[in-house]
Amino acid sequence: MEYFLDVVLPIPLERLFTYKISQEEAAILQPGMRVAVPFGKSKIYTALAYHVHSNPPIAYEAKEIYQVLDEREVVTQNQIKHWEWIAQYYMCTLGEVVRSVLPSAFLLESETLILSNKETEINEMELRDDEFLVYEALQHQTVLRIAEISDIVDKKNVLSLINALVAKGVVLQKETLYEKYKPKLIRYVKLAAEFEDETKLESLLNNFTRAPKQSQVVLSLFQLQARTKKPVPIADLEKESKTSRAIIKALVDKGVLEEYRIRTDRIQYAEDSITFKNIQLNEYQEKALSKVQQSFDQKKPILLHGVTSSGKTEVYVKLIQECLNEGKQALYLLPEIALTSQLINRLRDYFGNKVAVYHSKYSIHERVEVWNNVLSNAEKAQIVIGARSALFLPFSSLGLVVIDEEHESSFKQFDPAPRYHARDAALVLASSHGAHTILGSATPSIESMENAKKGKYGYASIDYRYGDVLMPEINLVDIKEATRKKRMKGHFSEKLIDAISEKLEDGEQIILFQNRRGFAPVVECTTCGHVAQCPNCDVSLTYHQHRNQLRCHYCGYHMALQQACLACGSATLDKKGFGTEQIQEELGQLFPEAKVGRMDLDTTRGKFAYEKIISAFESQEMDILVGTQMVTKGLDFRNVGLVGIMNADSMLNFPDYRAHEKSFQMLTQVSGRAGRTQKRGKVLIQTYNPYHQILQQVTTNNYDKMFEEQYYEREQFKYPPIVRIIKLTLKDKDFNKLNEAADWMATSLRNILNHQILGPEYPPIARIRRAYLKNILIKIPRNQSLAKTKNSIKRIEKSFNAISKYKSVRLVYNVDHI
DNA sequence: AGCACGCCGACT
DNA sequence: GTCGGCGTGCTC
Repeated sequence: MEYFLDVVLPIPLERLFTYKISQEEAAILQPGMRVAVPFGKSKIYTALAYHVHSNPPIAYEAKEIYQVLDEREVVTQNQIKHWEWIAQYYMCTLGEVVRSVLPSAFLLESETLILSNKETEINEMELRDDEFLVYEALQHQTVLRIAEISDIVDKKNVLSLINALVAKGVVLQKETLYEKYKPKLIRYVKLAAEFEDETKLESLLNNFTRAPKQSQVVLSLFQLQARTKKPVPIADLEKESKTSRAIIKALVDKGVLEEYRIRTDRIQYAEDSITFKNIQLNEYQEKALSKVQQSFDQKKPILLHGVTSSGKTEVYVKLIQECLNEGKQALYLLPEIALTSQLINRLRDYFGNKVAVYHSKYSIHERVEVWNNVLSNAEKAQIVIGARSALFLPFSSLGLVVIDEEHESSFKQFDPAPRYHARDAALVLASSHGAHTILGSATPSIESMENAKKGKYGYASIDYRYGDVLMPEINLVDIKEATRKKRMKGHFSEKLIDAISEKLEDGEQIILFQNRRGFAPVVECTTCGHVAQCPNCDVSLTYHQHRNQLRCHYCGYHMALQQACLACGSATLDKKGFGTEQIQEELGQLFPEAKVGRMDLDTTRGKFAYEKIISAFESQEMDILVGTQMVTKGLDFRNVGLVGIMNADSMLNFPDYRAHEKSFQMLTQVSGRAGRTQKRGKVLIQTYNPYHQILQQVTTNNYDKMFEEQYYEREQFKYPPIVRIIKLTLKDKDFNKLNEAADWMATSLRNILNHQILGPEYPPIARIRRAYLKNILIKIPRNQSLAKTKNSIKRIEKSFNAISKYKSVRLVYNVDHI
């Protein structure tokens, strides 16, 4: 009997691929294990075993797999089901899901190595110059990697060169798989067994008279062993004995010491912090908690609507405790993990080492370790706190999912497929595990609130801040008026300046919020009005002071700032607009004594950059923190007396149906940073339009009114949650071809679907990375089948692809596009 | 996604 | 005349 294996390859292809396997392999292979398979001409890929069977493929001869990579599954059946749901719902392939959710260290790839061919006689005269260079290099080195050959001949494309060398018999090619994940090993030493004998030890110590350093090392080793009763790492011994590695190595070489290695976890926490604090809820939290539990009893998700600083986290902690008591795993999802070290520390206070963290700033090795810990249901991964990708971990018995700040749009993945919404995908995941779900926010999304109002979710609210702290006092500053009366200094109104001085005098801290990084800090020529444009995208280049560069936010293109205008040559360049950098600079002039920090994408690049800024602000090394959206998110600073919003209008006027909802959320969230202790905090919002209804709703903290108005508007104009939206983006380098293709597509959709189709329309940025873009929006009424619509769209895509001139046009689907 | 095959412009 | 650009098709 022949055996075959269907596998998922981590590439954007719809179908599974079938390989031949031996009977032994068939016996051990389980779905969810990884296998290495040859694919295409020469490459070896990592694929996920999906199904073992005995039906030979009809149309082709199956290749044999290269190797089984795992002894047991690394992906559970439950995960595969969930991923299939994601692929189906978000209109991408299972391979794309696998590619983006498996830690990249799990996806081995082969590398082509070039060896010299000893079999053939080489006539050096027959080699061309670059061929000779490679030939010569192989006389000294046994193997060369493709990149090394690239370096040697100084060309980027060396494939044809290698093929020529292979044809001439000069070199051989070999594919090697390499394991990307390497366990971290710590080197330890112990005394060689031979010296456990007292007399031998004595004679050894006596022989050290001429080697005082070595003697010191051995004595230090005894001391360390006596003190810790644990294996002694070489690093510790080196420190304790105040000697060098060389001395220890000499002893190892002599056979006095023995070196050994132990595998360790990369992620370790100080063990002594486990206090398992017990938690006391106030009456409002208690009330909310009992509502949550009622909802859980009815197997319904619950929306917890608690004002900023109301103590939602304590409620979560209670629920997590209950979940752990039942022996189940808990998942705590956050929109952006990197800025939540504060929360992680708080959870560690309650749960100690049971808390694992998973997010994109972790290295690939660390991610594999968390993955394996979750897979084995290890003690140290009972609670996983993470960004959206954490919901793809191999949970075996999930009991609770917490989705904190559920309104955050960063839960929706934008660019590479799968373009999933982590909140919605988490709800599906939870229900497949029979787990409870709690969604928390101070400003719930319209969708979730609608679900709560319709009874699909339970609803609980906390309307008072923890510790009876007052809600901040929010005031609007009319900067149109202030500008007219010349009461502005740069971007600061007099009122804001006064408030800042007052708080500085009181020794309180200030947060200034400037929406959108690099809000048009363009460099404009004052003579001819020329603004430098990105050569690849339809945007102006923005100016970045710290590197004195002009940069494109879409493709990463950058150039040094020119001294003279590129169009007319005059030197009258003016830096316009204002981003966080400029606010920081103006503050320097207005308040020369104040220490000002900045938090935005540029200042938070490195792994610990956030933590540094946050802890510097926390320990009051800074007086004023200027930041973008990041400062709105869940930071809990005790001493902030004032929050200033530099300009609320750029958000409100954003051309998007969610602009008002988002503005309300952002302003409410950032206001919530003010006054988290007894003193009432103050918030100043600078705006050209103080009568805007959203600003009124923010100042009066009137969520209900905001919801009502926004919901009404969505009903009027047919936007989510009244309808579902699929955004279809077409991309092509040829402008005319794109337009024609987009029209064809829109017409077909209109003819076949019974739904409202908008567009095609150019997006605000109509060209990115040299490709022109056009969007078509498909609105699907709630009561109609999404699956059927998707099938129809897929059929239309098939006919589209059959038109040869549209072959180069790329289609991107974005389901539930935000 | 990669990678090979195949057809047209700028250079040794 | 070739080298190498990327459009097109295929991968078990």
